[in-house]
Amino acid sequence: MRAPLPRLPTPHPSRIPGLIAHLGIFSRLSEPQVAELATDARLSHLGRGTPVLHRGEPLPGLIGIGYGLLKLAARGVNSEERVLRLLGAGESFGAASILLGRPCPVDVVTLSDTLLVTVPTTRVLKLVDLDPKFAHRMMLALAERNMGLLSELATRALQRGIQRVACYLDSLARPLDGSERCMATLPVAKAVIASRLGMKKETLSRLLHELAQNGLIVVRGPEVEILDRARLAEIAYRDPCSPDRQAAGPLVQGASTRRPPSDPKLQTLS
Amino acid sequence: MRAPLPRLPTPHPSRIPGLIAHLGIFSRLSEPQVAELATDARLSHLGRGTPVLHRGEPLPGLIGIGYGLLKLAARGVNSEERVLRLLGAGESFGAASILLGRPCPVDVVTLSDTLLVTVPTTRVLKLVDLDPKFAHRMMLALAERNMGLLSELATRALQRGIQRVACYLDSLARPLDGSERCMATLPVAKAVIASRLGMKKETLSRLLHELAQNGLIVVRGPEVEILDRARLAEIAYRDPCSPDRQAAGPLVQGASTRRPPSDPKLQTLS
DNA sequence: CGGAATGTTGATTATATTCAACTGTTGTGG
DNA sequence: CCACAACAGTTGAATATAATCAACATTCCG
Repeated sequence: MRAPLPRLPTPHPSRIPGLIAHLGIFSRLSEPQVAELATDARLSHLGRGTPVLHRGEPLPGLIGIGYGLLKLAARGVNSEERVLRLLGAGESFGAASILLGRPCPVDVVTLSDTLLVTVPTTRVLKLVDLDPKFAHRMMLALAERNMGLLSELATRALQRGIQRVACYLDSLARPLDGSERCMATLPVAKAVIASRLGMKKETLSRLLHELAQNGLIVVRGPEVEILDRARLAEIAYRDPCSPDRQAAGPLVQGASTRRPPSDPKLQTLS
Repeated sequence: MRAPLPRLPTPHPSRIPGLIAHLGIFSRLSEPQVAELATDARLSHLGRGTPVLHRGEPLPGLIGIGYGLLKLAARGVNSEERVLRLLGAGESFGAASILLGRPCPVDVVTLSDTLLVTVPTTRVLKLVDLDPKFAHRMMLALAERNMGLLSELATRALQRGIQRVACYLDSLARPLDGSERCMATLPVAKAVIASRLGMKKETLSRLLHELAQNGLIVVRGPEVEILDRARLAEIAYRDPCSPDRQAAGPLVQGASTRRPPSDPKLQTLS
């Protein structure tokens, strides 16, 4: 936390409809529908590290991101926190809570300069009631999050730290001009990513080091060069109990050859 | 797994509408609506330990439980599995998957003699399209599961094993005539409960023993007598890093006094 | 430059898993 | 009814995995 909490100048409100229309959850709405959502909507331009909501507070509405980054985190009784989700531009949160009239279940904090749009609860509920197509899309969005949360739980339960790291890097990989190599840029501080992956920053540091020592990646600050994506994916999806293929160092031990039936990849910023 | 997979005699199909109407998700439907859902629906009476679906298989429809118990579990590449959810009579699963047209994301197995009703996907989708009220309830049900999954993730991330055990016992506690004491009956085998709580059966055994040694509970097979519910809840919700209140043995170490802001209790059979 | 935030590294400790042996329970068939 | 096999649960020792604590290095910014 930081002391002064700078509330930055807010952009021109006339941009609200455009921002709303670019949120995934409000895409495909008609222009008048967007306009109606926009009548009440508020913009907030927040500096990095600003708390947006605390757990237990009432949600003013559905909150979308124009630009910037948010983290949603659960907090223990003292101060330990676990990042549950990272959100970027075009994404939103709070749908489930406002539909049920529940308070915010997580702490929400900006991770960079961020522009938020808040569409008041009543407008969203009205839209759900009046537009069956919107209600349907909302239902599908909730179902999608459901599947995502489920796979998150499964990932946590079944994968070791190093597998989650490998998985995450694989999900960030962008092809580089050179055929084999890829790049991955860590979108936020390593401590945040560590928390998102269910570990401490020290552990993440060690695991990245271990991957580097084995020639899979090269770490330069937030830029990670992926030298051997195939082998990285193999680690990510390997059965940690299967026998060694080649004694290749201290890198876990197993090396099964098949991918798992489903796709437990961590999503970028999800 | 067991070899013969007895497919037990199925009850009279005339009971299908009654069973459907008793499922939470289909409550409040009109009689003709239930009748229409029932036209295609199939009953299956399965013996204990019968696999219902494997991960990746297509879902025939929404599956509800007339009586019995199901476990939904994620499976690693080899054979290690983690129980994600336990379902009892009146509950159902598969809603999110069939809405999105996705295959079953988990392994489903009966834990006792169980009667299942399968309502075909097309009937459910049709109902969603034709009855806005049902669509709305479905949306709320998905939102509710969302919150549940989120709190599950938070629980896993922030609570120690012994806290999850204490929490679970607290959630099972039924008042006993004697004022202070309560009873909790473990609904399924300890190994299954352990997996549901994110640990191995050996660990659960040791943690129960530890609670017993400290005079909080008495374990007699699946029956757990809760001697001091207040202290149990204190363990469940305590900050594991706060200083000791009284050096009371090997039971974690902390003893903060307040409950957490929200309610991270594990639900019975959820 | 100085200072805060961020990241790394080593030593130690906490928590839970694994493996193995053993006990108790339950249901079944002789 | 008993013997037996399959299952369920317990316990101990060794091990794996990650957290914690502390010191230090690096980067980012004003």
